[in-house]
Amino acid sequence: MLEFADVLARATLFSGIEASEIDALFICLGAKRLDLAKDDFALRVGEPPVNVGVVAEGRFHVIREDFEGERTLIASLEPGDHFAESLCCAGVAESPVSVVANTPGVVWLLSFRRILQTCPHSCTFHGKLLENMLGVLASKNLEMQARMELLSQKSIRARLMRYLETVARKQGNSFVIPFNREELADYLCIDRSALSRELGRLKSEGVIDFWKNNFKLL
Amino acid sequence: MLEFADVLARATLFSGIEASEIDALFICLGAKRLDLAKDDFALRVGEPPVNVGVVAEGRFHVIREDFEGERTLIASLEPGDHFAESLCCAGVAESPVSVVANTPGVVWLLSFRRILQTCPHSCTFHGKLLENMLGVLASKNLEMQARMELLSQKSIRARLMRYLETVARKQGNSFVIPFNREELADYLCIDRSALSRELGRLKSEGVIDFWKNNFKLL
DNA sequence: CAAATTCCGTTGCGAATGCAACGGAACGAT
DNA sequence: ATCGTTCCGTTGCATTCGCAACGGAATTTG
Repeated sequence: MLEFADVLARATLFSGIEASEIDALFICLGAKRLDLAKDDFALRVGEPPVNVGVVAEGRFHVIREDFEGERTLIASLEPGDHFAESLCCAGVAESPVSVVANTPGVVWLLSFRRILQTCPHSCTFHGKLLENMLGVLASKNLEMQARMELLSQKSIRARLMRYLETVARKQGNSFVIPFNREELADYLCIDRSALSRELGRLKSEGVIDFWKNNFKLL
Repeated sequence: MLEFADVLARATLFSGIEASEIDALFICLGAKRLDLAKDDFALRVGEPPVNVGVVAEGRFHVIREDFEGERTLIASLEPGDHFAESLCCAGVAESPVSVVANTPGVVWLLSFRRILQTCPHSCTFHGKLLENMLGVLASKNLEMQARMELLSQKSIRARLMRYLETVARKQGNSFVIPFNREELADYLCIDRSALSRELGRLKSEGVIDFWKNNFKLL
């Protein structure tokens, strides 16, 4: 069995596929293994994205080289995460981002062409992989949609309430949020102290109550 | 040939498929036609999204019913546009949005199950449809990614410059934007007058120049 | 136990921003 | 020509917000 099969089988891209089947799938797809040292590139700006990447080991950063060469961190990838799938599927000619190893690591590259092609051996995983790919893209889509509705609010209060209501809708009126204050401020794209201020106001107005990460809508 | 085949063939979901082939594709997928009057629903909140919808005629609104029943317009759909594809692909159980006819119109519903299934007649369109679906989701993905990077900027100036640089990167340092002032302000989620103010500042500082919708980075 | 670190609320202040209102220019319809 | 409409710049004002700094409580480290 493949060295990282158990890790990879837990990737959402391979959900419904057994660790023991990953091997055959990778052969079918002609997957290539990439062993990288820290600061090596798994994908460079400007390259045509022809492969979907899957992280097997290590931590990788998706970065954008800004106008004056400044680097912006867009995402941090862990084993089981993937990259470049949107770029491949959208048929982008030149990658607008780089993927660079933050630690030594291993990634597998799956040829997007071969993912699309009906498998000559008509292996069952292949259809599942396509289905998963759709699922991955669509889920990210919905997540970003929700976040955008957040960020399109102009006031801190509106952003905050929208966020809290979203969580409340899933977990009920008493819930625990997965962020500390600083992370929440980052997520809402606002200043931490301004967040604290608004939280205090909302509590004093009796709109919400909270203690640490436990919140309640009133 | 199908009544709206020419319109549908121009939909991105069917790119690479001829108008004359849409007929066969729809039969293969068991597509259902829906003739709707104004204010009729093509999809209701809470329903399980099992179909991908394609607008053939009329104008439709994607709306979210807010906490107190307030309606938020999320998108406006024209012939060739589609809806619910993200929900289907992500396997969402209950639709968080409704799609309602703003004028009398016609939509076609394509069973997501049958889109996924390998076609028993192994028709060539089927694979192309899947590929297009991936493309549609991925493109929307990248678009939202870009917009999110915009909205995560805190100052108006930063948002504006980021937007202008993005357009400039595609069209060169002199370019025409597809928005008037009010639309641009909406896109950037800022106040129109504040946008004008900042535009004026940037011009007086010699950073940019503009006349109506023609802009230039200096 | 002491010291260091993290997390979070608080506050003062200046700058940025939203809001409302106005006026002018361009355009179109009657 | 006149009126109405749309688009856009301008401005005054109140408010919000980001920023920097501080301190306390809790937790971790040595």
